[in-house]
Amino acid sequence: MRPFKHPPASDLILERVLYALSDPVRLEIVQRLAEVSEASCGELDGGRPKSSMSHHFRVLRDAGLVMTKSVGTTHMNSLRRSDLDARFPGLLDAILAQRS
Amino acid sequence: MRPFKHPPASDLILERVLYALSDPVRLEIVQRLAEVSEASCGELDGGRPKSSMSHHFRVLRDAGLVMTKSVGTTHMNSLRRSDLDARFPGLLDAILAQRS
DNA sequence: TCCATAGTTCCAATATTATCGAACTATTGA
DNA sequence: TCAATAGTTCGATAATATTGGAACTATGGA
Repeated sequence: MRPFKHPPASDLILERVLYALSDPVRLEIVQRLAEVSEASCGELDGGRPKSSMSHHFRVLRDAGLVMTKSVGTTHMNSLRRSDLDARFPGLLDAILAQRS
Repeated sequence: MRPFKHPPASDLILERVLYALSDPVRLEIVQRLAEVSEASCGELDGGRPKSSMSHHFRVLRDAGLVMTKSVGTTHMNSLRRSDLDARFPGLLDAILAQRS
């Protein structure tokens, strides 16, 4: 599988980031990734169809929130925390402080 | 004109707030309101049709970001900064720190 | 080589949103 | 009371998003 395209930190757009996080499914993915620091797609679906999850991961990747790399037959996702903290200081902290 | 419905601070929903801010027009409104602290709708349209602006103000109000009160024939809008800071500490600061 | 697993891509259906003109409402001032 | 101003509401249209099934791709293991 060809590697995914991840925008460089300097290209991150605030509106895009906020939009990506405005969906409950995606926000939960990000919250989980903040805890475990790395997880496969399968570990993060809530019994949801794979195609739906694939869509959400793509939105998160395109917004620059999540980094995905191939590891064997799975895709490992991680939060681009340092990039985000550098570009939008305090944003992720404020969002993750939210207890759902 | 009947007063607007504003959600209490305790009812604010993170996803809703993020969604409201993910639109460029609305984000700009919020950024401007952070500077001037109070402004009428007309002062904040960028030559955009009134009906469009009215829509955006409603989204901002419903999300709990903006407070609107009638003053004579105009509607004065202000950022619900203290409510937002109490509910989502640091969020608004992080977003407003962004220079567009 | 064959099969299972993990995700992606494609597609169509449904739903949500943005935009803006037109009609409407409320308030002020003449 | 009438006109002007400030916004809202309504309605239609176009754009964009979400969802999920089906087919496809890539990798690892038997």
